[in-house]
Amino acid sequence: MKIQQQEPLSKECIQQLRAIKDTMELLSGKWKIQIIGTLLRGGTMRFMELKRTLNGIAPKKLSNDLQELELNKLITRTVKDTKPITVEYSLTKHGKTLDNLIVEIIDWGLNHRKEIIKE
Amino acid sequence: MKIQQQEPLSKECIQQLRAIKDTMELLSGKWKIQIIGTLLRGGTMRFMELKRTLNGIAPKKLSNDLQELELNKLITRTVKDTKPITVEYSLTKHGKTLDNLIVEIIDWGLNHRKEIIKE
DNA sequence: GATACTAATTTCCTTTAGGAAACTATTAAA
DNA sequence: TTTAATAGTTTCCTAAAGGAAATTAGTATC
Repeated sequence: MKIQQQEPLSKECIQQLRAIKDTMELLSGKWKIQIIGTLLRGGTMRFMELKRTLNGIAPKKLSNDLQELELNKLITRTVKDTKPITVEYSLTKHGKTLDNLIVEIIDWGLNHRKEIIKE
Repeated sequence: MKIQQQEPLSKECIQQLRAIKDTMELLSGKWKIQIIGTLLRGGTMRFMELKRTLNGIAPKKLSNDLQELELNKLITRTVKDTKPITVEYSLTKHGKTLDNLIVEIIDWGLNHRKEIIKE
């Protein structure tokens, strides 16, 4: 019987798997990419503006996702001294670097749909 | 008071949101990208080879994910008439088109980690 | 004084993802 | 005949994601 050796993964490979995990944890879920995409297109936006544009999101979810994106330095949150108070969200420079990736995700998805439907 | 009008999303925008959803549903989860990445690097592989390489995956999960990837025409499944039977999995031409996207996901993740750690 | 706007938070609930362990069925080697 | 390999399936369980509705709290308009 041939004993199957499990050769340990290279350091580089482990780093790459971690990079995939990092990216996917940030982008997974129903709303995160939509929030980023909306801010990419709309620039600076308020909480209620985002809520209206992201048709159907629950305020709890929007609040949670925004906090998580802020923690990861993808967006900034600014409280304005207006009455009633308004809070402005916009992408950081780092957040804007997701643009290319999102475009690739869209392109692949469009092509995939053609591929699945055709035969 | 200003009534906020909810202008309906353009047809193009709806298509793009659907494309994001399509791609992310395929790639989300703990194992799918790892399975695709493994097959990109390893070429044709058997069930147990995949299971051993994807250190820690439960056979149920591997089986389920492979079925889903096959349904979406990203991989092919071939039963070999050996004793005991072996089943070979490999990426389709369409499945291989995920290469660029995965590379982008890795690159962004590597850069993101630098960005978060630095300050 | 009642209602509505701002931006959330809290509570409760359902659905989905995924892991652990046992089991099926066939074949071959010790 | 016991053990181990092939490729799964089945059952049971926990944790996480996410939705619905109510609540908070300050301000402003009717």
